Amino acid sequence: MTIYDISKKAGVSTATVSRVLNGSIHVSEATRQKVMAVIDKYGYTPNAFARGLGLNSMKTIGIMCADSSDIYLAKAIYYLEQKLRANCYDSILCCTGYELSGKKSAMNLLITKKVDGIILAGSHFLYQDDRDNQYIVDAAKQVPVMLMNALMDAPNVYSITSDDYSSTYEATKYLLASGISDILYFYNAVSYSGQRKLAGFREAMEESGFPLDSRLIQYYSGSPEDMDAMVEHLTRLHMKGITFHGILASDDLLALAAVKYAKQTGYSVPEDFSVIGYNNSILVKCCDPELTSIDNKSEKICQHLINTLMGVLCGTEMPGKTILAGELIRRGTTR
Amino acid sequence: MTIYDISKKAGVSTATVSRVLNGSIHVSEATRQKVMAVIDKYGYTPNAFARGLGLNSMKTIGIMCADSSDIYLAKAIYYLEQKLRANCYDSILCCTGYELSGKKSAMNLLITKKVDGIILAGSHFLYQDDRDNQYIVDAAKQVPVMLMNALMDAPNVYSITSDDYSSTYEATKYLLASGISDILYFYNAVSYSGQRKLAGFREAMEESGFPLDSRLIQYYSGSPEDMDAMVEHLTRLHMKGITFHGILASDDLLALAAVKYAKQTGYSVPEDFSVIGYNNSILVKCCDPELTSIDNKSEKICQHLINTLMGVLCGTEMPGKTILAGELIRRGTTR
DNA sequence: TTGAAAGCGCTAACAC
DNA sequence: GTGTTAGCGCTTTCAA
Repeated sequence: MTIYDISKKAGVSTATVSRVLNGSIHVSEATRQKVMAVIDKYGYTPNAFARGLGLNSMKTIGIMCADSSDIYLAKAIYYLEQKLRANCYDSILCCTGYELSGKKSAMNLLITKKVDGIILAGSHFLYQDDRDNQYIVDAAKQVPVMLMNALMDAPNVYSITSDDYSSTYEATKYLLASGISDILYFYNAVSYSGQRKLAGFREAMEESGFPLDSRLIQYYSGSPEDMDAMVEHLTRLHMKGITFHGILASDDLLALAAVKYAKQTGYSVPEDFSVIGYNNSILVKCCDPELTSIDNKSEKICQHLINTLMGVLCGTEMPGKTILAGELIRRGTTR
Repeated sequence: MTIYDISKKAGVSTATVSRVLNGSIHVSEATRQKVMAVIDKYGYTPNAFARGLGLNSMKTIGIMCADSSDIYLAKAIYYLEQKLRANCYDSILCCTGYELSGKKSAMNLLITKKVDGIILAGSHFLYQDDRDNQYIVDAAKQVPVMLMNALMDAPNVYSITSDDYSSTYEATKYLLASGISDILYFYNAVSYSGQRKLAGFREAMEESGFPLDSRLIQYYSGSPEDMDAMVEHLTRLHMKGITFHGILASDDLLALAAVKYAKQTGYSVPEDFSVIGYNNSILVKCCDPELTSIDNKSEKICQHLINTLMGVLCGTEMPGKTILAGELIRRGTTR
């Protein structure tokens, strides 16, 4: 069933059918009715490829993420998809993995598929070395590229991010104010936002006059699903005689591991030991006591991102950088 | 830059360029090199719409899920996407929500977009009333439809599911064998697999000669993210004087709530109270003690599903139903 | 308000 | 092994 069939059955030209299909004003009500009747009768739907060929767009946005099963990214993807659909856009999802090569090839693939824009969900897409970010700059020459939780300066690249620096800064100050000064920073990502978080911690510590002990900045390099390994990482530090009575973690799962460690070691939480997580994910409820965590306003970020993207696609001038404040949500693991 | 430009610059016909592009054998090595040189020089990539128009396929599979941020579905989507990509297929993701209308419109949208197949991830897509499943039957007239964790009889519909019935049956037997007979079944979904799980529980109880107490089959209807409400649901039962010393939950989050309830009520787990979850998700590690859970072999299901789909797309005859066994993973919440 | 017809960029059947 | 050309189904200008 094509537009030709419909036009024949309705006794009009294909142009008229096309006009009806696209809600053009320049069709008499009578013919519109006539055409619609035929369309409904045969359940005709236009061929998206043919339409795409002419319009050079299929109203589709590519979403890239390293791993869609990451609890935080999964939520973000959900929000993005919902809000895109509300704007009559589809999304093609690409899980790229954490390697640069996978990201490059996914990017090429999306451009080949003629998506109208690309969203990079998560800060893993930005590298220290500018040359490694060239793939983003190149892609932006073809379609707008949206960075979620990262910040970059390039034409046609738009960044929307949470203010991770200030969030960890505030959280650290909060721990310090509660009387804990031997705070361990526990992280597992050296991504852009990972660096900002760490910088916020460092600044708060230094500003408060506490000498930074490099042994209290711990990078966990194991699998993000292996909680036992995380706990063991901390236990090993304890064995070595490194002491700390608070942990600021770069995500909630690490924080859960921290709580587990504290309990195993004989501390009671939050009386002798405080823990703060990051993301304010569902995991905060899976902790006993419930986890204090930094809410980075994921949904708000996604909303801004989509609004910006829609603006760009309409040709409106849009801000290249948007930074939103996070919020510390206090629960049972801090006093 | 089109195939015409390339053909002109390379001094060959568009057909030859097309052949090179598609790796046809019928091109001399010399011309292949010549054409490739031009393609590389100008960084040309073929227009996917035009290709799709001719071939009537863009090598894309639609994935529908109610909520991609569901911890279990997120994992499944990740597996599906990876395995599709390995087979040179893209995926369009549609989060439909839990309403039938959302599912129908997503389905129509995917068909309009000419996907080559549709995957329904999760058992929420199947309804009790056959008329409500007509949208699946209709879609299957156009493209193969794959059901993940559901079972349905219809032409061009392929079901791949875990044997939920046997899994809960075995888990119940296991609890009974450990000396607990006042077992509460705690669930939150009346989906197809939800019913199978419940049926397995029922059968095991009846077979063992324990009268089924309907008060020990509890449906939680609140938000899947509101753990407090889940705990409260159980606490209320306890207040009413309904006693139980074991809980079999239809997913891990409910099971976590069950553990929380047990602790709050003064039971020690697993000495006086046992809990078994479902999905063997990352949440099992977030529990103290770690959660015994049924592993429904999500990755295996996804692998089978994609294999079946690829077979169907190649025109191979494929089994309409595949049922895979689950496995009870014993951890700290059972003795 | 409507119709005729020229693209859009690619593939594949057919001819050489 | 290579070229010619007719579609694929839709949109959109230009005429009427």
